[in-house]
Amino acid sequence: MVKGKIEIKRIENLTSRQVTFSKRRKGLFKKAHELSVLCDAQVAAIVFSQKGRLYDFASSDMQKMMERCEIHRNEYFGEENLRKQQYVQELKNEMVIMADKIELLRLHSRRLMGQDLDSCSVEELNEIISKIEKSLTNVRSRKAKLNEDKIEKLKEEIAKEKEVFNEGSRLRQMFEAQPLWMQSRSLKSEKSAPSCDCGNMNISDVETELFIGLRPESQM
Amino acid sequence: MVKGKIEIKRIENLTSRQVTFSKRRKGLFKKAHELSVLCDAQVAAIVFSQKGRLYDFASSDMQKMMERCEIHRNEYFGEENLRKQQYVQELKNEMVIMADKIELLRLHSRRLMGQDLDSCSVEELNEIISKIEKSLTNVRSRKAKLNEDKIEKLKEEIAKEKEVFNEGSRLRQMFEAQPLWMQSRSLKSEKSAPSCDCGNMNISDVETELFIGLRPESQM
DNA sequence: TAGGCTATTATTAGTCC
DNA sequence: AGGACTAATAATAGCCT
Repeated sequence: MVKGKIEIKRIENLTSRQVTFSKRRKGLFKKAHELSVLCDAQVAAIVFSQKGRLYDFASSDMQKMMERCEIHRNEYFGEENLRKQQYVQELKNEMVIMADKIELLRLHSRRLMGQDLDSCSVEELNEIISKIEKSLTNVRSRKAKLNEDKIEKLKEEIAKEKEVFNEGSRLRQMFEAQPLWMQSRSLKSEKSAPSCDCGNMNISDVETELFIGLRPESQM
Repeated sequence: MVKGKIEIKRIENLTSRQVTFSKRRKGLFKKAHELSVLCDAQVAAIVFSQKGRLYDFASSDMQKMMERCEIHRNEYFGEENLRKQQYVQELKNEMVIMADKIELLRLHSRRLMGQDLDSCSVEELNEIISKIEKSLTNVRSRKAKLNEDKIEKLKEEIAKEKEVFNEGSRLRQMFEAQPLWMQSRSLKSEKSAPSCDCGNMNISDVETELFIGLRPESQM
């Protein structure tokens, strides 16, 4: 190879490569600097050596710009994080409040159930007793109301049954009031009906059973 | 100025500056490329023109590295965000569960207080009644216990008072049993004590009042 | 590893098209 | 605006210390 002329491909000789790296890197940064000054431009050059070492150049404006970029990015993510953390904190605060509420309600329930009374004074016990008594009154009156409603319904049912029964009686009486020929004619049209053997039986002798009562599962 | 030689300072002529910018930029990128190939290094060059237009060069490795960097950063922030969002979701889920618990406890309390019974069947009412009655028994027995304790204390106090009283009587009896001269001598040692005018009064005539009772606010 | 020297090549300012 | 030409300078490969 003639002195001074080289092919642009990887230099295999380590020493040569290192020397060239150093020289050309310096040249590159010089060129970058010249460009930035001559043309009033912002120039940056970044070089990683094979070993991973970083060399860089930046015209002053570029440096400032990059710094601003970095700061901006940090601020952005910082703000974002802060906002999220505050939100999480708010959620946690709400949870603490809810947990307190649960504890309070639990205690209240337990006291109403006659538990955990050790810390109560006689006055507090009296208060609880009056609450419970009032509650008992309420529940009992509600139950009474339900039962009364049920009774009311049953009474209505009974009334209906009675009406049906009375209707039946009326029809029978009308039937008995018919002339005999009409009775026999209509009786003969039915075949082997047992009632035909006792056509003149008194209607009041017929036993009619009507069960009226509460359903087994709903005792008063 | 001699042809070919220039001073490194801002080129004032706009056209010259633009031409030089174009030429030298190309040269810079060529040098960057050569460096990256010859020395197996990663090289990047970034140039902003005065107008703000971006020109850049990156050796293939550098480009890949930068892309990987970008991807990595996105992944990182993506994962971070996902993790945080999941955490927030968990908090929200817990809050829903807590809210349900609060609602349930509230309903329970209200039922124990004899409210909101409209939706209860007679069976449920019976259950509530039995709970409340049991509770009432508990609270009353607790109250009774407290009152019994109080009575016990009072009894002890009475016993103590009696003891003090008896001690007093015993001393008086001993005093009365003394010869007169001893009495007068000891009486004279006291100045204007009213008791000296009734030294021979019967001890049983002294009225001793002891109030024993519950404090007004704690009636059974 | 770094710097100097030098022959040689590479870059480029100024110019023209 | 960009390419070509050219004289001149700048960069640098290889060698030396």
